[in-house]
Amino acid sequence: MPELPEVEVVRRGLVSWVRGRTITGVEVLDPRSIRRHALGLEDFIGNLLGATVMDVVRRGKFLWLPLVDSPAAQPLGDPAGGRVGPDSSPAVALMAHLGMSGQLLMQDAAAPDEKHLKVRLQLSPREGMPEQLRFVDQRIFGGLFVTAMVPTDDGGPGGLAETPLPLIAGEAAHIARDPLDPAFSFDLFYRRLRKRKTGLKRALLDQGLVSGIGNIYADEALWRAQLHYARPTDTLRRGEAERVLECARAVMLDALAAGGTSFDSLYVNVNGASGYFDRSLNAYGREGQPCERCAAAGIHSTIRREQFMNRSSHTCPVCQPRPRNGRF
DNA sequence: ACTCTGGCCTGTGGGC
DNA sequence: TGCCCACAGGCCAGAG
Repeated sequence: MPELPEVEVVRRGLVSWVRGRTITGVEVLDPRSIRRHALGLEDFIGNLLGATVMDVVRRGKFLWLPLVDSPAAQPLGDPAGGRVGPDSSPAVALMAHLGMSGQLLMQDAAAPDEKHLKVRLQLSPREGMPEQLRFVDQRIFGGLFVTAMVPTDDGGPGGLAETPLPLIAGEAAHIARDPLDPAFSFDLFYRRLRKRKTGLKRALLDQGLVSGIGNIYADEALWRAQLHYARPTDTLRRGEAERVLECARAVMLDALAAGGTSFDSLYVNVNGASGYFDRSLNAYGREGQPCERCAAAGIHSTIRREQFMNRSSHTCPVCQPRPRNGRF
């Protein structure tokens, strides 16, 4: 179940394999994986064939490959009719979301099809590099589609990239910057957080407020910050908001350093190797096990699992007490 | 305008 | 052994 650090691992791995290569073949083995592409399968394939990948960019868990020089006519109704915008910037991008179980794998043509192979892209040959980029997805919560590149609303870069552009893939434009984005603004986040009338975890999971935080890292960040998931956002003090954001960032950086997290072997990075950060989790998946922070202080406490938002929430009842009257 | 629920998916595993 | 159901959860459409 890839979260932001895993997607960043994929981005970094992928860019050296695909940048500058041309898509010479597209095979869609399961059209359900192209479901968000409104103009249909033919348009999807036509937009990719002959296009050259310029970069691999990420914001939150959205990952996209800006494309140039496609011979396909009138992509997405763009009157320019081509891949290149007026300032020679990419006009469209191949967007990928890994969902719950998506993988992007570089493979040799001889490698047997994966059980849940959904899309196969053939790339122009390059010495010592696999010729296929494959999208594999068991649960089909993820998918691929082509989207237009649009200017960002703050003039900053669209996302993390080797060559940042003031453009963003249209389908990701509504997503807030993530905590690993150098252009992330804490002031903006805190201002919007205080206006919400909801619980802290729900806010952390809202990709429009801050992107890239999923259920696992939300639980970890809250545990590290010693805050309860139901804490009302409109009572959060600035220091508390800074703490939980900094903890989310720290969990992500730890996971990144470890090469990503893997829980059920569904997630592997672009080269096929699983991460191992799951051994370092303090809250998620540790129901009934001792809270390590309390244990270190000589206090006996066990991690509790509760249903919240149709998800599991893991907390320590001692060091993350449920808020009373909106505060501790 | 904001908040929140339901539904999309399939493989795994526990209960009977 | 085999059937059934709960569970995993990011994201969005649509209800409230």
